Amino acid sequence: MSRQDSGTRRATISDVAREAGVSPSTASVVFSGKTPVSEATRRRVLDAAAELGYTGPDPRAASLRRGRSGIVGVVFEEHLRTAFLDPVKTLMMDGLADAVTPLGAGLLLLRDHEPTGSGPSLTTAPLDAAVLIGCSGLLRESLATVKARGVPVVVIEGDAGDDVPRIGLDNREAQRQAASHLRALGHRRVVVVSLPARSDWERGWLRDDTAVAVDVTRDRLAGALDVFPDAATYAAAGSFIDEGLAAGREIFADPDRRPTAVIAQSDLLAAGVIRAAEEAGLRVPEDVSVTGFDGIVVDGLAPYELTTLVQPATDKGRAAGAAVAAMLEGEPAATIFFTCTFREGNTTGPVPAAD
Amino acid sequence: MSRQDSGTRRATISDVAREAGVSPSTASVVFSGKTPVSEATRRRVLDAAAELGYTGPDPRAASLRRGRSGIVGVVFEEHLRTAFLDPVKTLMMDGLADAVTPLGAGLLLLRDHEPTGSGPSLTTAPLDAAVLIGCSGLLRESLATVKARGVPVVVIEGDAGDDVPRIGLDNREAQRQAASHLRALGHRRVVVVSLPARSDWERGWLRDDTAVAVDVTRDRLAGALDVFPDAATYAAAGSFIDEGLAAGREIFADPDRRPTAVIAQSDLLAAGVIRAAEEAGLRVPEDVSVTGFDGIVVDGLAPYELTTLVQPATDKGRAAGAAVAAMLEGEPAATIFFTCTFREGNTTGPVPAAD
DNA sequence: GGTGTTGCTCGAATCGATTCGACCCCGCTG
DNA sequence: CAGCGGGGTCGAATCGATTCGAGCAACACC
Repeated sequence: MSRQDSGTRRATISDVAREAGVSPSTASVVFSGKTPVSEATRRRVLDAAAELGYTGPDPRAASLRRGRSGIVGVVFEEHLRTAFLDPVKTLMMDGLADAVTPLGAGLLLLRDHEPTGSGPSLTTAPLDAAVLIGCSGLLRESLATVKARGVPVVVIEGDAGDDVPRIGLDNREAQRQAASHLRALGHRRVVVVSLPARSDWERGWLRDDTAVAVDVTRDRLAGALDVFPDAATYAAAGSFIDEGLAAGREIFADPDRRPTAVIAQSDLLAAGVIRAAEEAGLRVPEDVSVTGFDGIVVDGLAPYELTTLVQPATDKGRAAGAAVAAMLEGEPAATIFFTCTFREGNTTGPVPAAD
Repeated sequence: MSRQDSGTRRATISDVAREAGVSPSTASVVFSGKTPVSEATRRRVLDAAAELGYTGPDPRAASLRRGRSGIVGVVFEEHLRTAFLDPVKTLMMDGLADAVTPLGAGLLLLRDHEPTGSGPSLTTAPLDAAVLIGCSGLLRESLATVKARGVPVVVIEGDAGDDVPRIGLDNREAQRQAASHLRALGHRRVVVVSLPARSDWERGWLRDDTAVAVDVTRDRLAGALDVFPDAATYAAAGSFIDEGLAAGREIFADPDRRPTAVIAQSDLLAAGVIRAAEEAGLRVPEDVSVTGFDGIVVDGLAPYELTTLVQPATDKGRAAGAAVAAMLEGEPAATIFFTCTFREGNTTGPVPAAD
């Protein structure tokens, strides 16, 4: 039987080889299966391994030699907790995991900007490839790091230059579609509730459109402004119902300046805005229309059904995984843009007559 | 400036050392800072590194030598997608990430049982430690693997033997508390809707209590049976609202055999059961009482407020991280049990008089 | 019997960095 | 002036496995 030998050094493949009376190379081959081995030798090695309590090659050593660690880093620009809370990210992760597993790779969760300074960073983690999610300025910094290290990288939702494959969305187009829908319904006084404008953003009115450093925010905003050039924008501090609520309260505070429609850049924000509208005694969509973005299921929003843009989140993750796979094979990975589908719910309606 | 040299082999620390005219050891020390280095040398090395486009030591090589990879594996017993969907797991992950980051470690997502067979497993990933979440039979298998490899391991919600530190919950106690609450309200005909009994479980009535291989399920069930020894159990196939719904439909199908109370082993299941009750034309809690477990926020459940047991999910994660930290330091990590808090909502009430 | 395959097995180099003891030079002290 | 201490550098061993070409035995075929 195997002995624990907890005091002693772990057995190495050389130990096993010696015990089995073969060379280390042969022993290695028994485990990797890269070369045919006679059944007898195989047995001897396996038995020796069992005897010594050897459980297979040390991944660290193996990855050094092979130059592959089987680890794909997923870089978030925010705290992991908030990433998990975002249904879109969750779906993307899922798609990504799907696509990456067959490669024999695992997903390592990484933060863009480690607060402690001691965390595992892009520089210290043994990555085969990296997937950057989001688009803050910090991300651009990470990108430089990763590229310098020569690690293949894919960016989801963010512009990283032409040499980096990118998984994107037709944000501007899609948002314009929703805005046009509102315009067709007669709306003219519209406010946009946007995602954060910068990574360190505190919620508030956006004075200067050019201050938007986050790609998604900028693109969606551009789409809205294409249709409503004069729309004011209130930028939230994150994609949460609570943030939408806070934004909505501010927006609906002054009865004289109330918009007849609100374009929210995410479904969660939209849900919060709707809640704020209810608080303010406004009916949706009779008094105010609200559009979202993402097409996720927002629990607790019933009986409302958001008018929103449905994005293929899981597919985005899967595509990123495929891109990683390609790059790992040495093939170039293409940039892919997905398109959103406009879905009309019951949160938008004709502009109120009283307007 | 740095040159890309994309065709050439990546520069190594030896290259840098040569370029700087120092020994590899000195160059290494410049990057690790383990030993004082004169400012002049430091400059020369850094300049040489910049010149060669060297971005720091290769993590693979470093981890081989140091014996540390800075990676903590988190092993789920299910598909990642379902793990992310479970609010309790999400919270745990969050706590875990919190506790593990200061160690300079990252979280590697791993599945217990890779379907493709080629995925990264406990055997092939360079782990410093592992956290096993859940408690299926498969998990026990993984546990053996990990222990054989000599990787420190912590188990959350599952029994792994005395030599493995464990983060647990007073499941039985807590569930008994909820059951007692129902009993005090006069309920006698009670059905339990349980979490899966085994990892490959299909939903259905549980004929044999001893068939339960999952620790959490077993413990909570025991707590319920302590109070209602004759209660029937319908085991779901996962902790989802839909599963609760399916279970509820089955349970409420036959008017003659309807229970007056349902003990669900998770809040999500409870939410589904409530929905099923509504479908069946039953009012909660007037016609049927329902209890949950977890104390999470179930969106869309309003106006119901579950009578449930609130568990400190984030703390569990954090505790697991702390245990990992301790073991990495070579100190023994203690098993910790957290306790749930009973919270009475509006989904339980006196047994209906008609009974 | 000679020669060409086929099928395993072995040696030795290599992956890239870290570490530890030895060593050297310089300044300070007695 | 000799001895001592210490900051800074260097050499060489080591971490554990993989890989590839060479070597070798057995077998088959002519």
